[in-house]
Amino acid sequence: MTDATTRDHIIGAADLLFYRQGFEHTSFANIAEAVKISRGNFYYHFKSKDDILDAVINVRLANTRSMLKQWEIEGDTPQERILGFINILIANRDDITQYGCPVGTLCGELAKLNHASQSEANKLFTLFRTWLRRQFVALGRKADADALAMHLLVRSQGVATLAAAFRDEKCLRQEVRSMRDWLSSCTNDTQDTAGTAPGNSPSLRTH
Amino acid sequence: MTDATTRDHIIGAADLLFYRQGFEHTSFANIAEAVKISRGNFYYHFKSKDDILDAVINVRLANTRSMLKQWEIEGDTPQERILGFINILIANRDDITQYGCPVGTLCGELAKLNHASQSEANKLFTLFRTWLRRQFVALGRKADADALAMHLLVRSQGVATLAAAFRDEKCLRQEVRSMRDWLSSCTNDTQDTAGTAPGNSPSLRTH
DNA sequence: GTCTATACTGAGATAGAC
DNA sequence: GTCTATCTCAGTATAGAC
Repeated sequence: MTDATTRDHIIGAADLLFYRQGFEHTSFANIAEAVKISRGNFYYHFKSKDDILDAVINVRLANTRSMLKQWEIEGDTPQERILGFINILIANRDDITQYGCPVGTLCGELAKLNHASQSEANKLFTLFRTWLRRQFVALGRKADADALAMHLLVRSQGVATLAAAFRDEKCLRQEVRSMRDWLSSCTNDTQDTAGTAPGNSPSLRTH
Repeated sequence: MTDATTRDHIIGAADLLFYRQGFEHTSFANIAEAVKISRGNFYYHFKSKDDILDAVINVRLANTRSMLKQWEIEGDTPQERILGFINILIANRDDITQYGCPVGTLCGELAKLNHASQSEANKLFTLFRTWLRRQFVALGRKADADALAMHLLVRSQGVATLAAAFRDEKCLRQEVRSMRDWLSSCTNDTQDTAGTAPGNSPSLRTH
């Protein structure tokens, strides 16, 4: 009970700090101050810093899964559900313009550290990718569903990186508008499964 | 002379290591080993690690400027020049799928560290942004030139992030193809400066 | 101009009292 | 379950010999 909540507090504080400061740059002292416990006390709950990271990733995975489930329920059509994905960029604009995307920045950092938990963190990306792919399949774009899903991920990652660098909410909103337009044009396309035509742009047309 | 080359060696090694391992994660010991000099010897050339970072950023800025100049010379048309930009993703695909974009990952890390050199590093982005904007203006897209430039930056940043996370060259190539198609459709557009029409997508149409 | 030796700091981690 | 004290180690930085 008390154990569970303290543990949860640690995970929560670590989650936030890893996002804002990065994993490596966050020390036990930082987390301790946030949770108001002593440094030595960590090791009752976690046996290393990497252990905390794993716990944080697991919490993020669980949260992401339930968020995707929620969108599935709330959106009546695949378009609406994908729109739900696009809209998180706006909903989280303040955090994103300051700290970037929590998924992208974590995966990026772990890649440079060559950290053992890289593949776990990447599952966050895979969750979105798989979910989006499913929506595009439902949209009748079975042949290029994965490419379309990746395209949306690419744009959300890219805009998060640049909005954070320039601390600019405007460019974020601009790209989101463009993404919405793109989604509409995807929907209206009668291109469906014929998208596997040869050539430079086999399936993922930007129009 | 000897001073200049030793200094340059340090900067070169630091540049590479900052890219591959990240700035914070790279220690003097790492650089010292690469350059084959003793650790204490750094402080003859630089008075701190931050000083090395500044030197690295300056070198990158200079390299970027001369690269952009080169593209300006080599490309006969704005399209060809922009294509030059897109093609670096392919030319550097091995590095990108391993370590991401050198500009994006550095700016991202410095943002989390809240580092004093953030704004210097961001100038790298601005160089590309301004250069691309100029090309789009030359393409007759004066009204939405900046949005188009940002769109290309967004996509290159995003694909670098995802290609690095998934260690997947295929998705990189796929998005690059799509970017080339998008560029062609930009070129063929007769939309020109009338792009400021109202609505959700004032100027940056994805088709 | 390059080296060695060393001081100083902060981080992760452990032991053991309460 | 939480604390304090302490250890080890790596990283930054300095001093001074050569």
